[in-house]
Amino acid sequence: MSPRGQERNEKMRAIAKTKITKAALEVFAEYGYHGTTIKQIVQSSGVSKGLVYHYFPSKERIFFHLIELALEVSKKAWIKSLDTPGTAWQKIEKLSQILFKTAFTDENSLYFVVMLQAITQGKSIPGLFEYIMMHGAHYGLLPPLIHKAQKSGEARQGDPDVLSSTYLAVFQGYTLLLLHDKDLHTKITPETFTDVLRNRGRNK
Amino acid sequence: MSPRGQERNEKMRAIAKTKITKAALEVFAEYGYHGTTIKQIVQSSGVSKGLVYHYFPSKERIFFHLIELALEVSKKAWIKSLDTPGTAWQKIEKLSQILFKTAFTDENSLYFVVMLQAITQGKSIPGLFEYIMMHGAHYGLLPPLIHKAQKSGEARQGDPDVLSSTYLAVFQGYTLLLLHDKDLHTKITPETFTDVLRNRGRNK
DNA sequence: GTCTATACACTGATAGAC
DNA sequence: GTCTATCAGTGTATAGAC
Repeated sequence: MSPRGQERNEKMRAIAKTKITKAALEVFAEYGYHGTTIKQIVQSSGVSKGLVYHYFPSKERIFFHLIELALEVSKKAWIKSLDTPGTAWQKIEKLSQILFKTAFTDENSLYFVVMLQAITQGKSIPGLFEYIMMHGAHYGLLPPLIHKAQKSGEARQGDPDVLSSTYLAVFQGYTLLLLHDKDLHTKITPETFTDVLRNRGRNK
Repeated sequence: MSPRGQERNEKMRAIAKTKITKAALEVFAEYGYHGTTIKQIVQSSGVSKGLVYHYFPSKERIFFHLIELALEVSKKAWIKSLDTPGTAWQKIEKLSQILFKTAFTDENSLYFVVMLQAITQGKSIPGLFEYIMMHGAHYGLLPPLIHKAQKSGEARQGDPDVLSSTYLAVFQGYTLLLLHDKDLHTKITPETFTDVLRNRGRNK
């Protein structure tokens, strides 16, 4: 009944969809949502326009798909760090290491750039902001961790929510700087992030 | 010869151009360069399409004009801080205060958002990045200041260039966070920025 | 012959420009 | 207000596996 082997068929689908997704990631990361045209994705992926619309119903859904993947990559990094055995402070150190590696040196780094694009242009894409808020809940895991590390004296004093925001600000700020300084990652280390939260005072 | 008093004429020009610039600032800050249409600027400013093109040759030049103003606002804040009498550390503290006030509470805060838009979408606007690099030289004033404050023991140890980047990253990162958390500025203070550079260790 | 991945010319809408 | 280019999205045809 099936005209082609179902297995082979699935493989073809996966390959084509991956091609499109990969090309879209590169183009969206560079030009932003509105700055990207379907034509660019078509040319960058090497497939036809018809095929793009065969796999995705609209430009908007392609972007949403990338944001979905980006949130997965981010979430995975966070969960992996927090699953590390050890103290709260060790988990924070692990988080810095994994975020540094994933966002600045990995093949996945473009996902973090696309997230930046979503944050700065999200207002003109209906539902995007709500989507990110819903699926980005893992950011909320940091404040309690900071609170714990404060009690053990390893984290510096201050409102854990503010410190968490500052930590995220440094991370996102560096992702921004990376856009125009491609070897920034050779100048900084995971410690650059961790240091923001570290208790360097005398009351250890 | 002049059908209208020249003075009155100049005034009209200034008013119209200000109207357009102000509206453009708001729309570009919210939707980004590509996400903004001339129609939006026209409707937001209340002037006619023709008038917009009377004062600006293209959408691109409107954006460049805003970036020009944004760099001026930023430069003014930096120069004002560094002209403060006092030690290097006191100048850094002043810089944090002025940046906080200007970027988070001022009417000028939108200029910092537009700069973010320029950074994330600049690759698709020819010449923009070079323009920012040329006119944003005042950022280079921070590392020597940090170096001085390290010698007096007030700034923490570390490569001044990296510390300067981290300072800018925190600042830009918070500008990003502000996009979706309108009363973020009530939770943080200028100290949040200064703290990144402060020597909190025992070897004062 | 049937099914599905793929191609591409086309359309209507809307953008920037003047 | 009008013009023209280009955008997102579609309708239809083809190629090839079974």
